[in-house]
Amino acid sequence: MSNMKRPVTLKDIARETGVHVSTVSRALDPNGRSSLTEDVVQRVRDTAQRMGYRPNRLASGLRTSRTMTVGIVIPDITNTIFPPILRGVESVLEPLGYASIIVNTDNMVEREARLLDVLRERGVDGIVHAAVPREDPRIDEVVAQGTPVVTVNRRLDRPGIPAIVNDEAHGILMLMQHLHAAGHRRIAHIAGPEAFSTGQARLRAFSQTAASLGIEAPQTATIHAQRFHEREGIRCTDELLARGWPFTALLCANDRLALGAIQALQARGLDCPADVSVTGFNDMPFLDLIPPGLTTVRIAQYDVGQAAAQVLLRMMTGRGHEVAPETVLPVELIRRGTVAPPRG
Amino acid sequence: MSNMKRPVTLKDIARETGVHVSTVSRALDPNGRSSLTEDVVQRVRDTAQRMGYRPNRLASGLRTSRTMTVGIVIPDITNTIFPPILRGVESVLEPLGYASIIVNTDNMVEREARLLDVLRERGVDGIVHAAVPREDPRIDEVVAQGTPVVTVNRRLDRPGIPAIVNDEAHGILMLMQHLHAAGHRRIAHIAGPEAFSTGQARLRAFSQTAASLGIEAPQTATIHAQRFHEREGIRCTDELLARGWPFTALLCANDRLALGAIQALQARGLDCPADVSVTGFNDMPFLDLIPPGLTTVRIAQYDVGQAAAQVLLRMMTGRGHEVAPETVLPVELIRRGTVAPPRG
DNA sequence: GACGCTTGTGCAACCGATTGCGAAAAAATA
DNA sequence: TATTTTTTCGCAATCGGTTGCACAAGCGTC
Repeated sequence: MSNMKRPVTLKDIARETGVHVSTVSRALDPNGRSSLTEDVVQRVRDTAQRMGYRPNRLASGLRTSRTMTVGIVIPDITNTIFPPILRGVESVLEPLGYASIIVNTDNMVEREARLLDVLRERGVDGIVHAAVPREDPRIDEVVAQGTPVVTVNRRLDRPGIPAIVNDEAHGILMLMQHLHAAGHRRIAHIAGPEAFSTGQARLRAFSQTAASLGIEAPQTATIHAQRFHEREGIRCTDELLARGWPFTALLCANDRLALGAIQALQARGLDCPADVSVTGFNDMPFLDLIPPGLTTVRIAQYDVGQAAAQVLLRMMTGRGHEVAPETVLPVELIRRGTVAPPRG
Repeated sequence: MSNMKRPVTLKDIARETGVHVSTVSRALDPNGRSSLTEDVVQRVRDTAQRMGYRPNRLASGLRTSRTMTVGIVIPDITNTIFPPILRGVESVLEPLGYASIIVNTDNMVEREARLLDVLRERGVDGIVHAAVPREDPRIDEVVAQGTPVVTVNRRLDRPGIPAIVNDEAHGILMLMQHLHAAGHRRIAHIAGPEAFSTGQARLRAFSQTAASLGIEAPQTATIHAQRFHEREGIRCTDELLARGWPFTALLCANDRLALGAIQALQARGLDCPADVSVTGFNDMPFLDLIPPGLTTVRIAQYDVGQAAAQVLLRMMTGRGHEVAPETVLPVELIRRGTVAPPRG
């Protein structure tokens, strides 16, 4: 406890090898950008290795303003769709020496603002933002500071920030076609929060697809959830049932709303799928084990993370001009047990 | 893109208020440890506020070697028991200004070693280690460096590093009593990896409890999983069945092994719980939704994280003498559908 | 009014690594 | 061998805060 081994610095290596600290710095530069005698380089590298040298990222970051850390902003890590995204991001960034600081906004704007400051203080080289609302003035400040930002899953309304998103429209289209093919003509929709692009995009896709399929979708057929949460799924389902519009299928903006919806139906003695078919979105982990098996749309969580990291990497290394303003990843329809032909 | 707004520094505030940069630093020190005119302090704080000053953690960390960041080492963030632990840690550390760097070891020793270096380079003030193997020489190096470490869920064999663990023995005891009360006398055990304290502790508790209940538990009744994973649960169950020892219940070292076990049983046409009762450990999220409902032991994931953070906090602020060498958190038996009386 | 003491602020070194610049040494050329 | 050119490496400033020390002003006291 008392005698802690001080970490070895460039100065230590310089003293050991008898060269100047700046020479050591250059010899250890992996980019080998300077002209040093091969002999000196070897000697320095050897002793660095032998002494167990590890660069002080704080110091180098302070000098170069490149900290080799990225910030990852997510709504809530306990939401199971985010861990795979994180692993996707790390799979490309970690091998390159980046570490990541992860923060949870809980979808609260004040928290998001504060956490962005936290990341700024740490001098992150870039930010992967998986919790961005459609309007977010704070993002501009961050970008104006010179910190690249890429949004994941969600996107801003206005252009300017690269986004990696899923093909919401196609996912909803496939779900609706699937329901339509099963015979459903009166489909209700629990839409996600209006503040997020996912909620909005899926709602719009719902309306458009309904129109193109020639299905009636009156005002009372859709209701907005305040959050992507089971409890909201329950509340919205209760509300929909109370409205009295006789729907035979319920398209939910995501899996958690759908799980809540099924629960609410059961509580009323309605069976899914016998009485009402239900669909979700995301295909979160373990969903396949929960009966009767939610029919949903699978998003490529890991791939989304990877794509985001690759885009961010380009932006961080000055190749920002190469990045597409929007990357749309394909989705897949997963048919399980919650969709069946309507009664009668 | 071209004209980025440079972040405001102490120097800027100094220029603005007409005092020296060191005075600004002191005025902004929340501990108010210096004797400054109230007037100056106010003026400095006001302009700092007005200019949107945010301290550069790299710079202050470099000087003081306190970075206000902690490292969190976990096996795999996609394992659903870890996110709640993380939130628990953050719930106490984040309000105090700490940020956390999370790394995944995938239970690989080389990765763990490398990732500990990553954290060291970043100068983390402390480490919450939720992926520690029973023997880990690397930990000593970290501690010798002056970085406090607390282990979570798992612990080292030798003492010296504070650990926050669950009451494995009591959990296993409750499960065994529950099975015994249901009439089971031949109970098999899929033990966790020997390299981790959880696997070992649960196995030992299994043996001891079996003895105290007067239940036979021959060698062939237990098998070791290589990893805490569904696939291993399947493999081990197949192996146990192949051995021919006629068990009526299967105590699994954790939920994932149990999930695999149930799957393996079903594949053989055996019903759980009619033919074989199965139990897990951890009570991971969403487990309650998966039929027939795994009977398991709930660990206080969030609380474990909080406790770890509180202990680490004491160690980081020089009150390390106040911390208990081991904190054992209570567990709870969760009875669901996978336990029933044996056939006949 | 001179002396000592307290109080408030500035000065400058420092943390560890990076990098432009210049000087010394080595190599090339005359 | 003298001179020019190139290569190799050291010097010192810098990034943004922090902090021990010194100095100056303010105050009280005899």
